[in-house]
Amino acid sequence: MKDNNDMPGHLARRFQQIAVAVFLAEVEDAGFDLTPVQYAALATIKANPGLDQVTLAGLIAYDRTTITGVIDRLVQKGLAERRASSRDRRARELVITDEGRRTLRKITPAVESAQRIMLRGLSAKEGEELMRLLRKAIAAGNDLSRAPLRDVQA
Amino acid sequence: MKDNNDMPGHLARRFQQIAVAVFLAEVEDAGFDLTPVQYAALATIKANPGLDQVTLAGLIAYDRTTITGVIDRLVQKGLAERRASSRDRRARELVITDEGRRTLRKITPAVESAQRIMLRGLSAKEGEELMRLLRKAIAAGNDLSRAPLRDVQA
DNA sequence: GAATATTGCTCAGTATGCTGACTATCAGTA
DNA sequence: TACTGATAGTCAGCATACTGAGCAATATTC
Repeated sequence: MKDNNDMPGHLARRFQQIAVAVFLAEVEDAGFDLTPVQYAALATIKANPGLDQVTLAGLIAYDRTTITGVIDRLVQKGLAERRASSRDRRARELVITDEGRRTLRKITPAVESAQRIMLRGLSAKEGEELMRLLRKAIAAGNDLSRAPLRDVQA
Repeated sequence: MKDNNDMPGHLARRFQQIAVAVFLAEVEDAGFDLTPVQYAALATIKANPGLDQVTLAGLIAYDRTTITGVIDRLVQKGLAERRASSRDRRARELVITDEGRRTLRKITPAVESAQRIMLRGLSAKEGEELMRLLRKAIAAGNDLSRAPLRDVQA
Protein backbone atom coordinates (compact mmCIF):
# COMPACT_ATOMS: atom_id res chain seq x y z
CA MET A 1 0.00 0.00 0.00
CA LYS A 2 1.46 3.30 -1.12
CA ASP A 3 1.77 5.85 1.62
CA ASN A 4 0.59 9.42 1.21
CA ASN A 5 4.22 10.46 1.37
CA ASP A 6 4.90 8.58 -1.84
CA MET A 7 2.20 10.46 -3.71
CA PRO A 8 3.48 13.55 -5.50
CA GLY A 9 -0.06 14.91 -5.51
CA HIS A 10 -0.30 14.73 -1.75
CA LEU A 11 3.13 16.26 -1.30
CA ALA A 12 2.18 19.05 -3.67
CA ARG A 13 -0.89 19.86 -1.60
CA ARG A 14 1.10 19.93 1.62
CA PHE A 15 3.86 22.11 0.24
CA GLN A 16 1.39 24.54 -1.24
CA GLN A 17 -0.50 24.67 2.03
CA ILE A 18 2.69 25.66 3.84
CA ALA A 19 3.69 28.11 1.13
CA VAL A 20 0.40 29.98 1.40
CA ALA A 21 0.52 30.06 5.19
CA VAL A 22 4.08 31.43 5.17
CA PHE A 23 3.21 34.05 2.58
CA LEU A 24 0.19 35.29 4.48
CA ALA A 25 2.09 35.41 7.76
CA GLU A 26 5.01 37.37 6.34
CA VAL A 27 2.76 39.81 4.52
CA GLU A 28 0.63 40.37 7.58
CA ASP A 29 3.71 40.96 9.72
CA ALA A 30 4.68 43.65 7.24
CA GLY A 31 1.30 45.28 7.82
CA PHE A 32 -0.43 44.30 4.58
CA ASP A 33 -3.44 42.21 3.64
CA LEU A 34 -2.78 40.56 0.30
CA THR A 35 -3.01 36.90 -0.75
CA PRO A 36 -0.41 35.13 -2.91
CA VAL A 37 -2.89 35.09 -5.75
CA GLN A 38 -3.64 38.79 -5.43
CA TYR A 39 0.06 39.57 -5.24
CA ALA A 40 0.87 37.66 -8.43
CA ALA A 41 -2.01 39.31 -10.25
CA LEU A 42 -1.03 42.79 -9.11
CA ALA A 43 2.64 42.31 -9.99
CA THR A 44 1.66 41.06 -13.44
CA ILE A 45 -0.67 43.99 -14.03
CA LYS A 46 2.13 46.36 -13.09
CA ALA A 47 4.51 44.65 -15.53
CA ASN A 48 1.93 44.66 -18.34
CA PRO A 49 -0.18 47.80 -18.01
CA GLY A 50 -3.46 47.74 -19.88
CA LEU A 51 -3.63 43.99 -20.38
CA ASP A 52 -7.03 42.33 -20.43
CA GLN A 53 -8.26 39.68 -18.02
CA VAL A 54 -7.81 36.68 -20.27
CA THR A 55 -4.20 37.64 -20.97
CA LEU A 56 -3.56 38.14 -17.27
CA ALA A 57 -5.07 34.75 -16.53
CA GLY A 58 -2.78 33.15 -19.12
CA LEU A 59 0.32 34.81 -17.72
CA ILE A 60 -0.17 33.44 -14.23
CA ALA A 61 -2.15 30.31 -15.09
CA TYR A 62 -5.38 31.24 -13.38
CA ASP A 63 -8.77 30.17 -14.54
CA ARG A 64 -10.65 33.01 -16.16
CA THR A 65 -13.57 32.56 -13.80
CA THR A 66 -11.22 32.88 -10.84
CA ILE A 67 -9.63 36.08 -12.13
CA THR A 68 -12.93 37.93 -11.95
CA GLY A 69 -13.13 37.67 -8.17
CA VAL A 70 -9.43 38.35 -7.66
CA ILE A 71 -9.63 41.58 -9.61
CA ASP A 72 -12.83 42.53 -7.83
CA ARG A 73 -10.88 42.45 -4.59
CA LEU A 74 -7.87 44.33 -5.97
CA VAL A 75 -10.21 47.02 -7.25
CA GLN A 76 -12.10 47.11 -3.99
CA LYS A 77 -8.82 47.65 -2.13
CA GLY A 78 -7.92 50.47 -4.48
CA LEU A 79 -4.84 48.70 -5.85
CA ALA A 80 -5.98 48.28 -9.45
CA GLU A 81 -8.56 49.61 -11.88
CA ARG A 82 -10.72 48.07 -14.59
CA ARG A 83 -11.18 50.25 -17.64
CA ALA A 84 -13.23 49.72 -20.76
CA SER A 85 -11.03 48.82 -23.69
CA SER A 86 -11.25 51.08 -26.69
CA ARG A 87 -10.18 48.35 -29.10
CA ASP A 88 -12.60 45.67 -27.92
CA ARG A 89 -15.71 46.54 -26.03
CA ARG A 90 -15.88 43.07 -24.49
CA ALA A 91 -12.51 43.46 -22.82
CA ARG A 92 -11.40 45.33 -19.70
CA GLU A 93 -8.00 46.93 -19.55
CA LEU A 94 -6.32 46.49 -16.19
CA VAL A 95 -4.01 49.09 -14.68
CA ILE A 96 -2.30 49.41 -11.34
CA THR A 97 -2.99 52.47 -9.19
CA ASP A 98 -0.42 54.57 -7.37
CA GLU A 99 -1.59 52.92 -4.18
CA GLY A 100 -1.05 49.52 -5.79
CA ARG A 101 2.44 50.51 -6.85
CA ARG A 102 3.25 51.69 -3.35
CA THR A 103 1.91 48.48 -1.86
CA LEU A 104 3.93 46.32 -4.25
CA ARG A 105 7.10 48.20 -3.43
CA LYS A 106 6.67 48.01 0.33
CA ILE A 107 5.55 44.39 0.32
CA THR A 108 8.46 43.01 -1.69
CA PRO A 109 10.76 42.25 1.27
CA ALA A 110 8.01 40.23 2.95
CA VAL A 111 7.35 38.28 -0.23
CA GLU A 112 11.03 37.47 -0.68
CA SER A 113 11.34 36.51 2.93
CA ALA A 114 8.39 34.14 2.54
CA GLN A 115 10.08 32.38 -0.38
CA ARG A 116 13.16 31.82 1.77
CA ILE A 117 11.18 30.55 4.73
CA MET A 118 9.24 27.97 2.76
CA LEU A 119 12.54 26.49 1.58
CA ARG A 120 14.28 26.73 4.93
CA GLY A 121 14.64 22.97 5.25
CA LEU A 122 16.69 22.82 2.05
CA SER A 123 20.19 23.93 1.16
CA ALA A 124 20.53 26.60 -1.49
CA LYS A 125 21.44 23.94 -4.00
CA GLU A 126 18.49 21.78 -3.04
CA GLY A 127 16.15 24.75 -3.28
CA GLU A 128 17.36 25.42 -6.80
CA GLU A 129 16.95 21.77 -7.72
CA LEU A 130 13.43 21.69 -6.31
CA MET A 131 12.46 24.68 -8.41
CA ARG A 132 14.06 23.17 -11.51
CA LEU A 133 12.15 19.91 -11.09
CA LEU A 134 8.88 21.72 -10.41
CA ARG A 135 9.36 23.86 -13.52
CA LYS A 136 10.07 20.77 -15.59
CA ALA A 137 7.09 18.82 -14.30
CA ILE A 138 4.84 21.85 -14.75
CA ALA A 139 6.00 22.39 -18.32
CA ALA A 140 5.12 18.81 -19.20
CA GLY A 141 1.74 19.00 -17.51
CA ASN A 142 0.82 22.53 -18.46
CA ASP A 143 -2.00 21.59 -20.78
CA LEU A 144 -3.55 19.15 -18.35
CA SER A 145 -5.22 21.85 -16.28
CA ARG A 146 -8.01 24.12 -17.33
CA ALA A 147 -5.82 27.15 -16.67
CA PRO A 148 -2.58 26.56 -18.55
CA LEU A 149 0.20 29.10 -18.72
CA ARG A 150 0.15 31.02 -21.99
CA ASP A 151 2.78 33.26 -23.42
CA VAL A 152 1.67 36.42 -25.09
CA GLN A 153 2.90 37.52 -28.45
CA ALA A 154 2.37 41.21 -27.89
CA MET B 1 12.65 41.78 -10.63
CA LYS B 2 12.10 38.18 -9.69
CA ASP B 3 9.96 36.21 -12.10
CA ASN B 4 7.06 34.08 -10.98
CA ASN B 5 9.06 31.07 -12.11
CA ASP B 6 11.66 31.81 -9.47
CA MET B 7 9.09 31.74 -6.68
CA PRO B 8 8.70 28.36 -5.05
CA GLY B 9 5.26 29.44 -3.84
CA HIS B 10 4.07 30.09 -7.36
CA LEU B 11 5.55 26.85 -8.65
CA ALA B 12 3.87 25.00 -5.81
CA ARG B 13 0.50 26.41 -6.77
CA ARG B 14 0.98 25.49 -10.43
CA PHE B 15 2.10 21.96 -9.71
CA GLN B 16 -0.74 21.37 -7.32
CA GLN B 17 -3.20 22.74 -9.85
CA ILE B 18 -1.98 20.24 -12.41
CA ALA B 19 -1.90 17.40 -9.89
CA VAL B 20 -5.56 17.94 -8.98
CA ALA B 21 -6.64 18.21 -12.61
CA VAL B 22 -4.84 14.97 -13.50
CA PHE B 23 -6.27 13.15 -10.51
CA LEU B 24 -9.83 14.20 -11.27
CA ALA B 25 -9.48 13.31 -14.95
CA GLU B 26 -8.08 9.84 -14.28
CA VAL B 27 -10.67 9.09 -11.63
CA GLU B 28 -13.49 10.27 -13.82
CA ASP B 29 -12.21 8.15 -16.72
CA ALA B 30 -12.39 5.19 -14.37
CA GLY B 31 -16.03 6.01 -13.74
CA PHE B 32 -15.75 7.50 -10.26
CA ASP B 33 -16.43 10.85 -8.68
CA LEU B 34 -13.95 11.40 -5.88
CA THR B 35 -11.61 14.31 -5.21
CA PRO B 36 -7.98 13.92 -4.12
CA VAL B 37 -8.92 15.15 -0.68
CA GLN B 38 -11.81 12.72 -0.36
CA TYR B 39 -9.62 9.88 -1.56
CA ALA B 40 -6.90 10.55 1.01
CA ALA B 41 -9.47 10.79 3.78
CA LEU B 42 -11.19 7.57 2.76
CA ALA B 43 -7.92 5.65 2.44
CA THR B 44 -6.85 6.86 5.88
CA ILE B 45 -10.16 5.88 7.43
CA LYS B 46 -9.79 2.42 5.96
CA ALA B 47 -6.29 2.08 7.38
CA ASN B 48 -7.37 3.34 10.83
CA PRO B 49 -10.91 2.15 11.46
CA GLY B 50 -12.75 3.98 14.20
CA LEU B 51 -10.46 6.99 14.35
CA ASP B 52 -11.95 10.36 15.24
CA GLN B 53 -12.00 13.44 13.04
CA VAL B 54 -9.17 15.30 14.72
CA THR B 55 -6.88 12.31 14.40
CA LEU B 56 -7.82 11.92 10.78
CA ALA B 57 -7.11 15.59 10.17
CA GLY B 58 -3.69 15.19 11.78
CA LEU B 59 -2.80 12.17 9.69
CA ILE B 60 -3.39 13.91 6.39
CA ALA B 61 -2.72 17.51 7.48
CA TYR B 62 -6.17 18.89 6.91
CA ASP B 63 -7.71 21.63 8.95
CA ARG B 64 -10.33 20.31 11.34
CA THR B 65 -12.93 22.68 9.92
CA THR B 66 -12.25 21.35 6.44
CA ILE B 67 -12.61 17.74 7.52
CA THR B 68 -16.21 18.28 8.51
CA GLY B 69 -17.32 18.99 4.97
CA VAL B 70 -15.14 16.29 3.43
CA ILE B 71 -16.66 13.64 5.68
CA ASP B 72 -20.12 15.01 5.05
CA ARG B 73 -19.60 14.25 1.38
CA LEU B 74 -18.10 10.80 1.98
CA VAL B 75 -21.08 9.96 4.16
CA GLN B 76 -23.51 11.38 1.64
CA LYS B 77 -21.96 9.18 -1.03
CA GLY B 78 -22.30 6.16 1.23
CA LEU B 79 -18.55 5.55 1.42
CA ALA B 80 -18.06 6.20 5.14
CA GLU B 81 -20.04 6.43 8.35
CA ARG B 82 -19.91 8.66 11.40
CA ARG B 83 -20.63 6.90 14.67
CA ALA B 84 -20.88 8.21 18.20
CA SER B 85 -17.85 7.27 20.25
CA SER B 86 -18.48 5.34 23.43
CA ARG B 87 -15.32 6.61 25.09
CA ASP B 88 -15.87 10.29 24.37
CA ARG B 89 -19.26 11.70 23.61
CA ARG B 90 -17.70 14.67 21.83
CA ALA B 91 -15.98 12.51 19.27
CA ARG B 92 -17.22 10.68 16.19
CA GLU B 93 -15.71 7.38 15.16
CA LEU B 94 -15.20 7.08 11.44
CA VAL B 95 -15.54 3.81 9.58
CA ILE B 96 -15.44 2.88 5.93
CA THR B 97 -18.45 1.13 4.41
CA ASP B 98 -18.36 -1.89 2.12
CA GLU B 99 -19.20 0.46 -0.71
CA GLY B 100 -16.27 2.63 0.32
CA ARG B 101 -13.97 -0.37 0.35
CA ARG B 102 -15.13 -1.41 -3.09
CA THR B 103 -14.62 2.09 -4.42
CA LEU B 104 -11.12 2.32 -2.98
CA ARG B 105 -10.15 -0.97 -4.52
CA LYS B 106 -11.47 -0.16 -7.96
CA ILE B 107 -10.12 3.36 -8.01
CA THR B 108 -6.54 2.49 -7.10
CA PRO B 109 -5.25 2.01 -10.67
CA ALA B 110 -6.57 5.42 -11.65
CA VAL B 111 -4.93 7.02 -8.64
CA GLU B 112 -1.60 5.42 -9.39
CA SER B 113 -1.86 6.36 -13.02
CA ALA B 114 -2.50 9.96 -12.00
CA GLN B 115 0.68 10.02 -9.92
CA ARG B 116 2.66 8.85 -12.93
CA ILE B 117 1.08 11.35 -15.29
CA MET B 118 1.79 14.34 -13.09
CA LEU B 119 5.48 13.40 -13.15
CA ARG B 120 5.60 12.53 -16.81
CA GLY B 121 8.06 15.30 -17.61
CA LEU B 122 10.60 13.84 -15.21
CA SER B 123 12.78 10.76 -15.30
CA ALA B 124 12.21 8.16 -12.59
CA LYS B 125 15.24 9.44 -10.75
CA GLU B 126 14.09 13.04 -11.01
CA GLY B 127 10.63 12.09 -9.77
CA GLU B 128 12.16 10.46 -6.71
CA GLU B 129 14.34 13.49 -6.12
CA LEU B 130 11.37 15.85 -6.40
CA MET B 131 9.48 13.85 -3.81
CA ARG B 132 12.48 13.75 -1.52
CA LEU B 133 12.92 17.51 -1.69
CA LEU B 134 9.24 18.13 -1.15
CA ARG B 135 9.21 15.84 1.86
CA LYS B 136 12.23 17.63 3.30
CA ALA B 137 10.81 21.11 2.75
CA ILE B 138 7.46 20.02 4.18
CA ALA B 139 9.04 18.52 7.27
CA ALA B 140 10.83 21.79 7.99
CA GLY B 141 7.70 23.87 7.42
CA ASN B 142 5.18 21.52 8.98
CA ASP B 143 4.34 23.76 11.93
CA LEU B 144 3.94 26.87 9.81
CA SER B 145 0.45 25.96 8.64
CA ARG B 146 -2.69 25.71 10.71
CA ALA B 147 -3.07 22.07 9.74
CA PRO B 148 0.26 20.38 10.49
CA LEU B 149 0.83 16.68 10.09
CA ARG B 150 0.61 14.86 13.41
CA ASP B 151 1.65 11.35 14.19
CA VAL B 152 -0.52 9.32 16.43
CA GLN B 153 0.79 7.36 19.34
CA ALA B 154 -1.90 4.73 19.42
C1' DG C 1 -23.62 41.83 -45.40
C1' DA C 2 -25.80 37.94 -43.00
C1' DA C 3 -25.07 33.68 -40.64
C1' DT C 4 -21.86 31.32 -37.83
C1' DA C 5 -18.16 30.71 -34.82
C1' DT C 6 -15.28 32.48 -31.47
C1' DT C 7 -13.92 35.33 -27.70
C1' DG C 8 -14.10 38.29 -23.14
C1' DC C 9 -16.39 38.35 -19.18
C1' DT C 10 -19.69 37.14 -15.63
C1' DC C 11 -22.56 34.20 -12.78
C1' DA C 12 -24.44 30.03 -10.24
C1' DG C 13 -23.02 26.07 -8.05
C1' DT C 14 -19.63 22.96 -5.75
C1' DA C 15 -15.26 21.78 -3.15
C1' DT C 16 -11.25 22.84 -0.71
C1' DG C 17 -8.84 25.72 3.02
C1' DC C 18 -8.60 29.12 6.24
C1' DT C 19 -10.05 32.49 10.66
C1' DG C 20 -12.70 33.01 14.45
C1' DA C 21 -16.47 31.91 17.35
C1' DC C 22 -19.46 28.75 19.62
C1' DT C 23 -21.39 24.38 22.05
C1' DA C 24 -20.71 20.21 24.38
C1' DT C 25 -17.83 17.44 26.77
C1' DC C 26 -13.87 15.93 29.19
C1' DA C 27 -9.75 16.39 32.39
C1' DG C 28 -7.41 18.30 36.16
C1' DT C 29 -7.46 20.74 40.37
C1' DA C 30 -8.66 23.21 44.43
C1' DT D 1 -17.89 19.03 43.95
C1' DA D 2 -17.20 23.36 41.71
C1' DC D 3 -13.97 25.70 38.82
C1' DT D 4 -10.81 26.07 35.13
C1' DG D 5 -8.81 24.83 31.06
C1' DA D 6 -8.47 22.01 27.11
C1' DT D 7 -10.52 19.32 23.40
C1' DA D 8 -14.05 17.51 19.49
C1' DG D 9 -16.91 19.14 16.42
C1' DT D 10 -19.67 22.55 13.95
C1' DC D 11 -20.82 26.91 11.81
C1' DA D 12 -20.49 31.55 9.45
C1' DG D 13 -17.72 34.04 6.50
C1' DC D 14 -14.09 34.77 3.12
C1' DA D 15 -10.80 33.48 -0.78
C1' DT D 16 -9.22 30.41 -4.18
C1' DA D 17 -10.33 26.92 -8.09
C1' DC D 18 -13.20 24.56 -11.04
C1' DT D 19 -17.65 23.16 -14.30
C1' DG D 20 -20.99 24.75 -17.07
C1' DA D 21 -24.03 28.19 -18.81
C1' DG D 22 -25.03 32.56 -20.58
C1' DC D 23 -24.54 37.44 -22.67
C1' DA D 24 -22.35 40.77 -25.45
C1' DA D 25 -19.22 41.77 -28.87
C1' DT D 26 -15.88 40.58 -32.40
C1' DA D 27 -14.11 37.52 -36.33
C1' DT D 28 -14.82 34.55 -39.95
C1' DT D 29 -17.02 32.62 -43.67
C1' DC D 30 -19.96 32.31 -47.36
